[in-house]
Amino acid sequence: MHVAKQLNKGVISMAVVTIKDIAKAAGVSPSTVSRVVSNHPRISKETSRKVKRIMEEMGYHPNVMAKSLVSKTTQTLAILLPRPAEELFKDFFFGELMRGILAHSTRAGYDMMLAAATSPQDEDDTISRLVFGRRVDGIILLSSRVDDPLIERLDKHKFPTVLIGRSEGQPHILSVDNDNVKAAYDATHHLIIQGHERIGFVSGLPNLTVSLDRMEGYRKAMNEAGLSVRPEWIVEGEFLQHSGYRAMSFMMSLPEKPSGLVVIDDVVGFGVLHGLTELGYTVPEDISLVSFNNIALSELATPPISSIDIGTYQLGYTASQMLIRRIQAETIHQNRVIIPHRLIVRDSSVHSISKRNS
Amino acid sequence: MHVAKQLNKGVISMAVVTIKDIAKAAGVSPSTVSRVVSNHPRISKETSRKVKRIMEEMGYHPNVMAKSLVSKTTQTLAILLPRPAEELFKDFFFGELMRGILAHSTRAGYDMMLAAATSPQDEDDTISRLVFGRRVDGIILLSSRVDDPLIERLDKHKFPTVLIGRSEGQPHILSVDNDNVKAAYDATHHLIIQGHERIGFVSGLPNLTVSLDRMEGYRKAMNEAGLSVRPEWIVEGEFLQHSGYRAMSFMMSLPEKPSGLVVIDDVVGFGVLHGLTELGYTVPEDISLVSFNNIALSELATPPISSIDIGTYQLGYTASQMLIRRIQAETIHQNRVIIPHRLIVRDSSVHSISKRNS
DNA sequence: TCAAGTTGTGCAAACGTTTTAACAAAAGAC
DNA sequence: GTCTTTTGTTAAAACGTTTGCACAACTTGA
Repeated sequence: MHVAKQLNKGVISMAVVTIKDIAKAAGVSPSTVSRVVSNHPRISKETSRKVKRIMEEMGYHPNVMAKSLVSKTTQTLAILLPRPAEELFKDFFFGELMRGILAHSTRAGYDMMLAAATSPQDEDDTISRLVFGRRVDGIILLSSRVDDPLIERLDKHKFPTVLIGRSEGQPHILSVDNDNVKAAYDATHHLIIQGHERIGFVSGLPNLTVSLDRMEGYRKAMNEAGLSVRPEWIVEGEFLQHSGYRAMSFMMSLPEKPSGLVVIDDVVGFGVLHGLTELGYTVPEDISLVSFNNIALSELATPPISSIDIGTYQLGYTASQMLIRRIQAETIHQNRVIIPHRLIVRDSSVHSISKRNS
Repeated sequence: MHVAKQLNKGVISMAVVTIKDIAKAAGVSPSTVSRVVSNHPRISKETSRKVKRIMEEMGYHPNVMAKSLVSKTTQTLAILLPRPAEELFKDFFFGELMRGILAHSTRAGYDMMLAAATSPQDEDDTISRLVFGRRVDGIILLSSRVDDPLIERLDKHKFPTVLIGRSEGQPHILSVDNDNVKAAYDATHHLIIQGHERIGFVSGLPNLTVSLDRMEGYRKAMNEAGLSVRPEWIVEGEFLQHSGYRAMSFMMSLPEKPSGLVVIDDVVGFGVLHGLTELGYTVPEDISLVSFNNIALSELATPPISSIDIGTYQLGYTASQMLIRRIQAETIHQNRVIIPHRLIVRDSSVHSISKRNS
């Protein structure tokens, strides 16, 4: 006969029911209980029923930590926002991305951790804790810093990682992205087709690949059309309304002003719109405008903002898919997945559409 | 002499350095290494230095799961968005709230888990896993459903929980909230002072306490001013632009229309604005508008939307503070903390301000 | 010089699981 | 009726930490 060596009781905090308690109550061994929990095939129907009933009665819940310790898997992912990304919280973009990520990961049975680093030191600590401390099984990296040291580090350790964006250095890392060059090309081309020749670009921070790519697409379209790109028509800033506003204060004080603008993000676009209106310009009559991301409010701007829809939800959903496939060692078809974009034309870039039914 | 019983090597996956490896390499016991890691006072300077050097050399990272298992603490919190809250992702509000929560929790050394339940079953599973599976130390509940069964459940098990919002049933649970009655009162009163007598209310879903509270404040202000509240001037919907738009389609088809509107959320406010504009009304000349939450884009609407700033960031920051205090068993001064609000008056509710410098 | 601290370290149990190897019992195969 | 296979179960080791207890080696204080 088997006698328990320790008694779990007497502790102050609520007595927690463990697998051993169930085993004892059911008159079976802990291994059997464990097998019942994990639906092992070699457990008799009868035992299974009995054990399950007792688990129900006694309110058993498996301890995730103990399980993780032995199984070396946590069923948890992390979204890591590197330092300069905090501003993303301020963007609708982020919420939509999260929706996509969570939709898939929840379905696949993974929990999600959210880590926002505020300093490089912080970033290191976070990585140490989450990755090397074996707290998560994989990471979704929300960064498109040109040469992110994090990417290299994670890649070197073969830690399952998916990048949302693009890395200059590590081309073989898993990533989901848009074809931002083409997207910006399309946006610019759209303005060119409308007859614009003086087109400016309100960009994001220059150390983000998304800024570089969109810039490249803008340049490409301009060059192909034989239009000149004036350095003073290119302004860099953050992904905040203020950047757009400031960009206009500057650009509209130039002797020669652009008549069309490609703007890196809708929120910035709102700022641009605000700046222009305040300076007495009308959109699209004086200045036409196309921006990126197609956040929910773009269509409610005055005038509604033309925007490149980058499939934000899909971006997140796909990132989660790739990561979990990678973790479960399924074959991955492509290292890099490109989510298609499409231009949503609204009043901010089109003269001809009659302005509302006023 | 002490001989290792098992050899960690030979595994396919990268050899992970454990406390035992360090111990062996440093010629001390695992307990000593553990104490070095946790800065135990009774460790000699010399040993500490030596062990630390070796940890550095061998690339040691403590296994969080093992640590949690014995310490019964995970240094992790979870934000739980109950089912109908997914739409919150679509609101700037959520990002700002997250910023506040993360700012504090990161500083306090806690990781954050994000769980969005999509079905009631899902909700149960999530709770089981995170709470009863001892995966997190505390929960921030983002719900103001009138009688949330979750709250009761968590409360019954004495699990550290902070509610952002208010619960009808459990008045003694920890919570952070605004004085939404007063906030709505202020918003309504502001319109009344402007001379409005026919004031409508575009509300949120009626099972959310935030909707109820703001409704109450609206009613109170109306009653106090001796103004009548017409049932058809009250419309309920979700926290989405569409709701605002639809509300206007309906309200503006009434024989007697309101001249002022209190709107539950800025995003809805955008929809309201859009609807009104499309129907040929001007704001604030025909209809005045005040809404809630003061998201970043409110001031960039046309016209800029008057809004009640509810201190969203503070709301999150405070929630994290209270929760961590609760977990660490520090004394909690108040069960319920009210974050002050303030009305930001913009053009959408004020005739007299000259419209821009056009 | 001796009793009484103090300091630094090690042993071993514990945390709550999973899983390998072993084996008894039952079922098939002939 | 024996031999082989299948089925259901268990014991025990392992996962990587923390921590109470024990104890040896120093300090102190008289």
